[in-house]
Amino acid sequence: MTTDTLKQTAPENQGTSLSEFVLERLRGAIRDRRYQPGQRIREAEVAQWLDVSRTPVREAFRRLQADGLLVLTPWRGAQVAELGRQQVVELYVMRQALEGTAAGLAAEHASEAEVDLLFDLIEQDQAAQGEPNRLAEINRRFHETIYGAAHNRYLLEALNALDDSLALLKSTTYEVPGRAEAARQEHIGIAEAIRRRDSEAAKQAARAHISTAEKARLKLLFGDD
Amino acid sequence: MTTDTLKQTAPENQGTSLSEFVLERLRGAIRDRRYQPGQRIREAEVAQWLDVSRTPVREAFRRLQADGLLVLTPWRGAQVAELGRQQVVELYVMRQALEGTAAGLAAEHASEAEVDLLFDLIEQDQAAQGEPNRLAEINRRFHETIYGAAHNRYLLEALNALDDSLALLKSTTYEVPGRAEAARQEHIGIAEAIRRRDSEAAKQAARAHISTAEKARLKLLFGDD
DNA sequence: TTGTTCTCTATTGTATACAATCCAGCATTG
DNA sequence: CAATGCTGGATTGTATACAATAGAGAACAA
Repeated sequence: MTTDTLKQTAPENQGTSLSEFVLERLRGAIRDRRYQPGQRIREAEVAQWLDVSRTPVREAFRRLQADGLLVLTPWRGAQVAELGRQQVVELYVMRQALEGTAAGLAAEHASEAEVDLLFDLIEQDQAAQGEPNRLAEINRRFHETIYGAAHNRYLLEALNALDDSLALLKSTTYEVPGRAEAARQEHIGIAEAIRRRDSEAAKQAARAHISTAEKARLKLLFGDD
Repeated sequence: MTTDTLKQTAPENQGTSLSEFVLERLRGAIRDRRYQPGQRIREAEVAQWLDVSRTPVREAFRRLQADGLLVLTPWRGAQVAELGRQQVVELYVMRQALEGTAAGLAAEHASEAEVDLLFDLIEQDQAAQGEPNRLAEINRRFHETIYGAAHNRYLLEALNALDDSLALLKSTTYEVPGRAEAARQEHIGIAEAIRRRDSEAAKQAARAHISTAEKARLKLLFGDD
């Protein structure tokens, strides 16, 4: 594939339609912060960019609204959702509950392969010292592996939506000094609890992990002490 | 208002647009089982029924898809989601986690008025013996009060979406003999834990409540023992 | 009968035309 | 100068026209 400007050249038309195509493109753009929180998104602009009509764009907007990534105001259009301090706190409360649940379920239901993957990722993480972007990517995969290992489609969906929402926040908590090492230790604790099938310990470890991530995030965003 | 056939007569155009109007109508119709699980819904049919064009209908479809109430297959259209046994189990796992979280948070954050409302509803429940529909309605309000008392918008949204999904299941667990009385006792336990601000007890009581509801549901749907 | 292929119709996907609304900027008035 | 009200253009909401596809049933062969 040459670049991401056109649509028909890419083989992503497989099995689906333009609405889905636009949806994924927009989701990616928001996740990568090419559209920033608070920014207004005009239908015509997206339509032109992706070389489609406004119809599929509008349909994608609706789904992104349902996921909480866009705020649609009647007659005024769409803007990327912006999270205030209170909303960030509420998001992390939610995430603590869901990640805890996922880790607990993973301890019960994870396959051997899934457990191995978790430890693989911890090693990769070790090797990616000082590369914030790679660290963030590996971190994402670690958590997604746990989501999958819980084997609950609703939980999986909810956690993915939550991660998308958190992508609205500027930067990553790995910018906090020492956060990367601390996170790795916490990951090890979670993975080991899952490996020994200790559901309660996995849940508590995951909750604690999210809690410290929240503290780092709040300090980063609002200078909390 | 005369009936629910037309759209402009009703004063629901306030502040919003046809898409939202169609969305709410469809959500209600699915919740009331006027559209049954598995049933196909044609765009033109809805458009004609609500006297709008297909455009707002399609946009409503997308949001209902995001909520998991509709399954949209490209080129084949929409049908009301159908839940298999495994999905029901997964839904209840999710619900146990979220209701537990909500009850725990309610114990921390509920206002006096909210606590009073919970006990009001328990009394109303007592008075509605043998009226399954009223019991179901009061039950719904009891749980929604807890959702609100948790004061977390994401949790609230997730629980409401979950309840919509559960509405896809046939009938109510109040049809199981003795379930109504048992549920009332469980509600009292939850409400009292919230009143004494015992977060952990509220959480456990709520989880147990959902767990017994799940057992009743599975017995009803699949004849589990 | 059973299975296979081929139309043809119903239905959805997409594009576009048109209506309704908002908002920035200017003019008018006090 | 400030405040208010109007006007034009930009943008979204809705309707409709057209294209693409799937699926049912007819026609036919074995």
